[in-house]
Amino acid sequence: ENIYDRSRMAPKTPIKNEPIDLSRQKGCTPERNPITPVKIIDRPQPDPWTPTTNLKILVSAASPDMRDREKKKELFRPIENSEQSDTPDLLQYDIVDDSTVDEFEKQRPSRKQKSLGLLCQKFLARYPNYPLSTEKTTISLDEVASILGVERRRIYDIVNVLESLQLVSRVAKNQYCWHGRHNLSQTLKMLQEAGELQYGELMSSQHKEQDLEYKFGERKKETIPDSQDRPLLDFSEPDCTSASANSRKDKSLRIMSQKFVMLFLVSKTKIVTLDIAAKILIEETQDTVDHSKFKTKVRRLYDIANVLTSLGLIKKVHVTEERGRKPAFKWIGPVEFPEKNDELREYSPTSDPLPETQRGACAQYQTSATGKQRFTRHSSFSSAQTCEATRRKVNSEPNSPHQERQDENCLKMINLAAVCRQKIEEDTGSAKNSSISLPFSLLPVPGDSDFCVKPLPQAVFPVVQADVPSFSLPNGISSQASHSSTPAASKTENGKPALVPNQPFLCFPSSSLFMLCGGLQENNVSEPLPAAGDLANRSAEAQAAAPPTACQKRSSHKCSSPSAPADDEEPAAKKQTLEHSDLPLSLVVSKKPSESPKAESSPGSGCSAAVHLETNRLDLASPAAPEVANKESTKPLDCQEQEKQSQNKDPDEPPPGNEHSSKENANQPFQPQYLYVQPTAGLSSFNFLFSANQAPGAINLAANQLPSLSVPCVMVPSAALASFPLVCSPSFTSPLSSVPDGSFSAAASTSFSVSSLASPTPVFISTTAVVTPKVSPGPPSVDPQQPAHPALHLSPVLTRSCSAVKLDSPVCMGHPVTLLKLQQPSSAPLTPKSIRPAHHEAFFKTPGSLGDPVAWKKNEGNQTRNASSVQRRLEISSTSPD
DNA sequence: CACTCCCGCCAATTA
DNA sequence: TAATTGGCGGGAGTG
Repeated sequence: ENIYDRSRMAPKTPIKNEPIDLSRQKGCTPERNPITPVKIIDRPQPDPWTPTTNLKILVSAASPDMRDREKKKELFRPIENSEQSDTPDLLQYDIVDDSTVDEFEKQRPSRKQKSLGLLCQKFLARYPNYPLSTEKTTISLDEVASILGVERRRIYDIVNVLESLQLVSRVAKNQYCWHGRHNLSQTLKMLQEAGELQYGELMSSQHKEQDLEYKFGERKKETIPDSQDRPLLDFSEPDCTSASANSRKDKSLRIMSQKFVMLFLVSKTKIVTLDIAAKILIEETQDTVDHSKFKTKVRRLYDIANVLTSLGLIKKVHVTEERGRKPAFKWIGPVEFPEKNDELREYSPTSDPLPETQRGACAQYQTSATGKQRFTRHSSFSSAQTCEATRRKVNSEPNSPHQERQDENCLKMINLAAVCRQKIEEDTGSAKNSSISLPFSLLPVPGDSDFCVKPLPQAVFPVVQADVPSFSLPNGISSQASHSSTPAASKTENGKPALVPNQPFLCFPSSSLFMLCGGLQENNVSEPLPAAGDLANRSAEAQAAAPPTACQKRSSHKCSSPSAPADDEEPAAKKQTLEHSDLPLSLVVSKKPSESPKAESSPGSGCSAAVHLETNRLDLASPAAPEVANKESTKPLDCQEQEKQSQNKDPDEPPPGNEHSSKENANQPFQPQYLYVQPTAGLSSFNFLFSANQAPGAINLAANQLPSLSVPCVMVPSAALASFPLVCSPSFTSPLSSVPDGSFSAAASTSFSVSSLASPTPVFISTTAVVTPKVSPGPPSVDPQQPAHPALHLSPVLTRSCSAVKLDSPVCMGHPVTLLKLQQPSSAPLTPKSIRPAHHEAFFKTPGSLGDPVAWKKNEGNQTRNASSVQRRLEISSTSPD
């Protein structure tokens, strides 16, 4: 009978409840209990099979749990079996064994058996948490669905959430690529940063007050009406190839999932109640808060929560507050990203050198990040932050899912780029070749009213494709990267980023994120700012020239602080960068191009950023990039110099010499170049600028080397930027050489003061001198001048200090900054629209950043709702400045 | 009854 | 047009 039951699930017979060993799952995995913690009431014991037992059980009430478990087991088992086969690596703990799986599975009863959480566990059990970088695991939706015995629809639910965390990426129809948790920490970090921007304020306030999630939640609700961000960070896949793939709107689930995670990351308590989350999310999405919508959101959140629970990132808890007890979820995943990196490393010792694997690469960088605590910066961040970012598409575009995606992609790319850069840097700096960096081509600044920048004809995200992988390699690898790299990146590949020589300013449309990198190398280059127009032109040229280098993956370390110590390896560097927040960079972005839209970048060190957000392959580089690029979002600017850089040579460092090289490079002055990535999709909040500087001739570092240099990158909350048109002048003082950082920092500081930015006024940032209307505040501690910490409040994402960045240029705008826009290889054209500032503004409201929340909101209303939703939510006023 | 959240219709997007 | 994705909400299972 028992048997029968089991198979069947008869409700009554509880066969045995398995012991659910859940408790211990192997490694990583989280508990299996998805959601509801079911307790096994009756008997925890495992062996139930005795008749007696059964009876007892039955009698006792036949707790459903037991049944469920059994049933589940059944279900799972089969699945498991099949599943297991896949995982090759499993090595680590993470994976589940059969046995484990089974047990996990067992938990719930009927309905529960089918729960998404369980399903997700099964799903996860099939793949190693940390797959070898080299190998790529592809997931066939159909296959999985059949194996797991569920409908595809369910798989989508799981995959979408996983995708939001970059555990998987879509490769093609029905095909997803399993990345495992390698990038998880990085992803979480990004989400945290993004979350801080968006919700940071809330958090802070909470902190002040106290905390409680619940409060937190409330606040959020209230304060943040909506937030919407689009795809915060989306990593989904960059996919290169088909942008199409991406396209779907990644609306809700993905975004919702990211936001949800962000809430946890931002929350002090790490506990978020469903209702709060739902409200926040709703707001984002819609203004009206329907009850029905609320319900729907909650449903979705349950779905997400189930998956996250399966991932072991959260667990269900109840928050008892004043009002009573509410269901909530607590974050039990890693809080510090860096750490994660470590993990990665752990499992992949060599981390660095991964050869090529694409994704591996990604993961790797993470590693590079190495866990250091680094991220402290967050705090700084937070202060700065403000949030919001919202960006919406604004305008007319009704939907353009594509764009969104692209945007997202862009973001992703950006992220990736950063990572890549770092890596690259590490690698060698050789980056140039790798071009990874360059995924972006420079944008010439058009002068357009809309933007400052224009997309280059070819843009480029360079290389994405192959490149990405390269990132992985820390060491000498870079070269590899380059190889692989992509052709796509046309110019860049050359290794030279195109830099725009003279352009002094950069204007960015508000994009969500900017990463700024201060390249530094060549300073010589610093050219005084040419007229804008000139600059633009040049820039264009530069672009052409511009090589890929920029991106070196890792190069960044150095970037951030030029002289600084980038020393260590990447990790350190990264940390620094991040932490420091100091970015040496200057840059800024502004939305309104109208006026002076010109972006330029000075030559800088080439930072190249390789971006790729996703874990996946890096798509960034390649195709993916383009996609993103297309959208407007990214425009890379490069400095002309890059070429030089490429040329350069720095003797010192061989390509491989990652860090070092960069440092070395540092010696030379550089002008900074930046890449601007549009905010588009994903990250609403952030904008990235990459600096690609390369000094044009004078300096020259070997291209390779330079690239390696990492340029400091800065992430600026888009919000901050968004509103403002910013102009950056990368001028650096060459003198800086010694203290490049300082210069940058100054700039950085300016830029960062996001809050300050709030005002729509455009900001100028010059490396040396910044002219910003308001600037300062943001970073508390930062002195602009201080070399050490530039304190960009922005989160410097990947930035690294550049080793030496020196800019020749005189202070003010003199130095040209180049903007880079990412484009797709394909040359995705940017739409003019995208370009438009106005829209941007609308999109981005970064109200929070602005300072007045209220105003912010108003804006929302006024502006468009477009932005609104997203933006709104972040009511966060800029706290930091205070 | 409230909380969860499965199920699957069906629209949006792709291929 | 067919297929793939995925939003969405009814309504059922659980406690």
